[in-house]
Amino acid sequence: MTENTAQLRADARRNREQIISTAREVFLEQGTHASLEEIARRAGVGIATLYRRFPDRHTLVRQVALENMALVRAEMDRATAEHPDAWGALAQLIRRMVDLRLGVFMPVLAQSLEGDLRGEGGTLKVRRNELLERMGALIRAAQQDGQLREGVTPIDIMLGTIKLSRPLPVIGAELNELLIAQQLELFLGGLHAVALDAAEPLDRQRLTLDDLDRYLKAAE
Amino acid sequence: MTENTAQLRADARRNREQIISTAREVFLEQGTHASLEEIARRAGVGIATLYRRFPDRHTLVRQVALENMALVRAEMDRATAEHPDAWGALAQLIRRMVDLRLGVFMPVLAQSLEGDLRGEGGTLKVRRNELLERMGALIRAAQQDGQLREGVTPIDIMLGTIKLSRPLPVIGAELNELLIAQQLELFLGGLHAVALDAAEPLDRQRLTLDDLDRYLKAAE
DNA sequence: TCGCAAGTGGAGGGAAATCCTTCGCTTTTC
DNA sequence: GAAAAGCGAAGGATTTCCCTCCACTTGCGA
Repeated sequence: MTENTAQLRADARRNREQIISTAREVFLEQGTHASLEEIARRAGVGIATLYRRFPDRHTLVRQVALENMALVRAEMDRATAEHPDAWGALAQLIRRMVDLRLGVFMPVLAQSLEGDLRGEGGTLKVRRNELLERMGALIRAAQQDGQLREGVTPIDIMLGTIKLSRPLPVIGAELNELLIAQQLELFLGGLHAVALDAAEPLDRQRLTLDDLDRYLKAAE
Repeated sequence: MTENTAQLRADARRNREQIISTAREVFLEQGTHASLEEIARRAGVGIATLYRRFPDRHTLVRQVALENMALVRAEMDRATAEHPDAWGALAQLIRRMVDLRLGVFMPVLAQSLEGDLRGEGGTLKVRRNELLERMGALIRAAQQDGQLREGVTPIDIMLGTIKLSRPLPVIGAELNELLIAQQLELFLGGLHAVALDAAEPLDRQRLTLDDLDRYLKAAE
């Protein structure tokens, strides 16, 4: 991002992206203390390749965080462009953020990313605050339209989104997808100020015990 | 539980309970692969004490799971006794289950607890199915009363509850409590078929960025 | 097509975490 | 107050993880 990633060889850039994308998932599952060797393994890359591109763990975390923020910013632009109403934009943004797996965002939110803030001009903190501020504006607008419940803050949304997208262990990817989809709808429904149609079923696939067992088997 | 825990010496029984209770939390945070030494440490107990009582990891997981099931069963009794209406009972049950930290329940749900099912007569599986069946009855009753949205299954509730109660890393216990409280209300609100009062704010403390930073500092 | 700079994967040493046992000391209980 | 029951800490074996070094491979400009 801030690096001269442009002048990398094609395969190198491909690997770099693969590592970041894998790291996003692993960090989401296990936190930023996850094993770097596992990240390399799952990215289909040698451990040396990871270290060459990201000299230490902190650098990797930071890059993932920066990329995440850029993605969120882009989704904000898209959402506000495509939806004239604030609630519509916010809802789409939340959906997209869940898709993006923003796990590493949490340390950023919490300012616990060492080495930033002090030194480096605090790029991450500045961008974090910009993001939260923009989301705050969206929230206020949606509330003035009477479309969003009162008492909701950007932190609520960010933490809620992260928690939502964090997969449960053991139960495999597909089942997690379904669960996330369901809880996302509940989350949005709970945030939306407009009364629910009481009789309306949740719009998603039903989960049964059989599903659970089947997915479990497929996952491992 | 199935053991002769009654004839343990008083201090031994105290330690045993302390271990199980700590294990419940640690398993919730880190999964059932968590370090046994950390569990002993956080339980304020020597590592040997843990091994004496639970010869291997699987035994410990199993005991925690059994105790969890017993607790859930008790809460079911209480909830149905205290609430004549099915929805009221279900809502209370969910609240209590979140308090109980049912993390280890997940492997049980998923039948991935080795050593049970095959051999041992499948105690865990039988009890699991009883529990899910009872919850299914509660769900059907609440739906017939028009109080619970259609399309909800016991698995939804169990997995949702587990996911809800699972703390996010980095942000400390207190902040997690607040987040859990908020999302619990959203979850229940989403499940409840009765139309929300649109203007009603979420009934909980607002989270601001300052809160986050403050709690973060306090947590470590 | 060829040559070389850029890139790669894996072996492996060292440090740390984890598992699990052994053993001398402490606490409960009768 | 003594015996039985329980305790924690030390430590050896094993695994995991971090990170570097180096011989091989690959993309790409000439």
